[in-house]
Amino acid sequence: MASAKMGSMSRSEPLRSRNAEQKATDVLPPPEQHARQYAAVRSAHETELIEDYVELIGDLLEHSGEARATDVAARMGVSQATVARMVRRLNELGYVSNEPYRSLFLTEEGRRMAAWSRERHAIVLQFLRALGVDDATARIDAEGVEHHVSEKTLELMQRFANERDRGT
Amino acid sequence: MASAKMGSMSRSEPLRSRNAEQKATDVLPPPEQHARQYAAVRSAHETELIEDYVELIGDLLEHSGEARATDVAARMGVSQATVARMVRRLNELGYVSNEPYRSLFLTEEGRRMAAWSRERHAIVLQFLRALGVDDATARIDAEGVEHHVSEKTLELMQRFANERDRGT
DNA sequence: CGACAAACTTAGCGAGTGCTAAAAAATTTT
DNA sequence: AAAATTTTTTAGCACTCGCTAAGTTTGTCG
Repeated sequence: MASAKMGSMSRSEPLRSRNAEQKATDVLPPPEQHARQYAAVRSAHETELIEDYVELIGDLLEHSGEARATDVAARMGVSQATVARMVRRLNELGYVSNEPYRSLFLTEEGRRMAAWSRERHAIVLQFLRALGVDDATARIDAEGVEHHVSEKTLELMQRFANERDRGT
Repeated sequence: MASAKMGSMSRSEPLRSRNAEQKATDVLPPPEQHARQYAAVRSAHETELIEDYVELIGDLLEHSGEARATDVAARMGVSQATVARMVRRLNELGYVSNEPYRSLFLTEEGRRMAAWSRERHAIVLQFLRALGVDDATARIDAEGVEHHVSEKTLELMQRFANERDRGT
């Protein structure tokens, strides 16, 4: 069932290699490269939730002028207690500045993160729709995908969406 | 910074709406829809690790005939103790059948999951490469992305990869 | 202004995933 | 076969993220 044994091989041979490369999962990567892939996913997971909270707080601030813990809880679909603990953590990490019983705000650092998350999110969403995915599905998928695309991929997605939008 | 205010708007108007839709994140979804999006991500997270383990065990079985806990640990980049506990859990969930101190095997259900994960993984990987992402990056991104794409998106990705491959 | 409702915080539980260290079983070497 | 090595398991710790329940603080309304 296994066939070729070609590690990475950059784009050069035009014809046969294309088809051969298709079944790329036929060969397992060397163990420690494999491990690095999973490590990357785990590491992405750690920041994922944080980014989601920061992004959401930023969105709320921008759209309604303030970000109350209640709203965050409602939109994240979690309890207020969970939000409270998370906010404390975001504060410790230097992303959120807040006073007890008051609206949440983002620090400089938090705003940077929010802006970047927001941009990334928008690109992925645009891209998915350009690909032909319906709005509702695109929104859900974007939420999950955005944290796992590298900048390289993101740039290609953006290019694709732009080309597609102006009808190339 | 904010501009238009148009909720979802299905695909109909051809020109202006396209550009207007670009800033789709300008409007927040209604709270409970928003919550559902995050819930979807959380729920994906729960199965993610499980799928990764099952997929990996399936790959090892296929490529080397057996799946030792040591190999799984090495490839996941995790301690053997972690694998042992995870295997017990996979067993309880009915995906893995194993006898103490012996190689791991997949149940019928486990094989189904592995096959599906494998296929999905392959599609995403192909797709990313068709998009122009280099091999190493594509592998990493695929690992993270595969768990978050709906079937609809997956199908569109596959179509795209196929078209691109035969030069459309 | 007092009372009620809403928002926020704190305390404590449960599940999941990572780790190290140490014991037990299996395998390989001598 | 005994010893050494490897593999697997178990035990116990840390951390994160859900939750509920119970208290505080704030804000509003009669």
